[in-house]
Amino acid sequence: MNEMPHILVVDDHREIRAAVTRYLEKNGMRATAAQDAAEMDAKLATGHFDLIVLDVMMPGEDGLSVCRRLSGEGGTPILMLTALGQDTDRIVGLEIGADDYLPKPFNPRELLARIKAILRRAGRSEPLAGRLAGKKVRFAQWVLDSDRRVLIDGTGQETALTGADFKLLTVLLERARLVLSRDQLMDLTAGRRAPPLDRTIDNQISRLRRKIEQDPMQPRLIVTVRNGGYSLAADVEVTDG
Amino acid sequence: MNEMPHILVVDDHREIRAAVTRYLEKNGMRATAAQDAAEMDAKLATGHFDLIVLDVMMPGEDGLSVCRRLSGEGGTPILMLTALGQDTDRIVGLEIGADDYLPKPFNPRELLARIKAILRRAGRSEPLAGRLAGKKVRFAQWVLDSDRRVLIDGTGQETALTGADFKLLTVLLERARLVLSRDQLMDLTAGRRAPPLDRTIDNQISRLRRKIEQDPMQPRLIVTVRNGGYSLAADVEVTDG
DNA sequence: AAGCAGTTGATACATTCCGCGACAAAACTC
DNA sequence: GAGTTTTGTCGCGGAATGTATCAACTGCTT
Repeated sequence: MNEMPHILVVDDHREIRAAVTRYLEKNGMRATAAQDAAEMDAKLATGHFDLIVLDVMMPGEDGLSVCRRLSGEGGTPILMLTALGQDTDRIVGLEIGADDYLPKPFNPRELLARIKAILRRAGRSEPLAGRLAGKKVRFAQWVLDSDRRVLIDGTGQETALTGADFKLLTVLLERARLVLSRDQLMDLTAGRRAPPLDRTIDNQISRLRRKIEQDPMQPRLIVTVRNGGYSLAADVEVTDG
Repeated sequence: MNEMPHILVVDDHREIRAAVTRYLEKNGMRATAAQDAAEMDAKLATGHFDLIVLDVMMPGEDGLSVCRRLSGEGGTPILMLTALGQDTDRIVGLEIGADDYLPKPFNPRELLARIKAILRRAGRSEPLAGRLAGKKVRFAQWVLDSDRRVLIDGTGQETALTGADFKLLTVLLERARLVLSRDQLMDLTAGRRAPPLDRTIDNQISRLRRKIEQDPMQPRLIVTVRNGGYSLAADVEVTDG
């Protein structure tokens, strides 16, 4: 993780908000606070967050409702804060789509550990403006200049990428060696769900291969996993501009 | 996930093992039990698991140690079971690489919810070649380039492998000289259970032999163990790209 | 507006892969 | 050596994948 993760803390108690944000910031993270669901929505609309720390008990729309709403969108991971002993709440929370919960009162060190655990597992929540923005990415014989959206080979020769090429390649690079299904790729590149029998991703892969593979007939960088999807088979190294 | 997730339950108490596996199986999962670290290793070597439920307190190698060891390989997610009130243990566990913990005694329904949460988070994104990813593997007269999924012999001649060839060979190489049953191979290569009388693995072995054996009529590399399965009979040496 | 170039998604077709069933061959039992 | 079980492998066909081609769309230029 080259960037500081950005955490949104939603709680109606001023002291808790302040304490938590301060603690997170002391420990290498960005933290932003919101005092209720409405303020949370406003912050979410205008920025990117890697995780939401969400109090269950709040005036207005409560935590469970928020959780249900957000997890439907499949977006940001959620860590719920529950009142002590509310066994039901926390189980329901997990079933609804929270990624974890922590009973209040909690140990700040434990909160931090849990946040890190979720971020480590989630690994994936950044829209590509994040990790690779403005960076050069070296993989196989190529260097991707993600500012200019251009590929450069060893001899300095440049290959132009279209928007879709670039997005797909970026998604693959950020998840090198993982097998990504067509659905996941569709979701990550276009933000939409693929109808059954859709061949859009195959097409896009084919086009990308034509540009980056030495021999597109025998792809070595983007390998096909039958019944699985595609996978980028190379080590990637991210360097600053 | 078109398949039931497979959970490995590691605990030294017979009743807990039995209760947990039974509960998981009632709720749409496959579950396998191990009573200590050694048995766990054996199961891990011969089967595929989506998650490990791991007791901290065990005779022999303890949970924390196991956790540290496994999470280094970046492999299977871990849910740790801790004794009540062992605040330190659980925090350390999370920091070491467990994905979650649950204090004993626990509510089975909560265990299930947590397992589901982890599986959902982890998704099905798996590395294609496990710990051989990006490595070159030398065995007998061959070198397997696991990035390109190609076999190279002493003269530089290349032999292409299909997805199934490659997966099967990788599984065998990672467990050289172990005898693997057809069921285990099916599980490890395809992640599914073989119906009785299924000959899929035999076919796959046959196809692979045609590619890697000097004389496919008298196989030396992949030997048949009657009533047992198959075994790779060669020393393997893994080197970096 | 109209024309144009470039990009993207859809459709159609060719190709490859691999699961399955069938039968042959081999190994083992008695 | 006959019968039984286990393994080897052939060929088929459904399904998954690769990609050529075309249509729709976008953004520019004139």
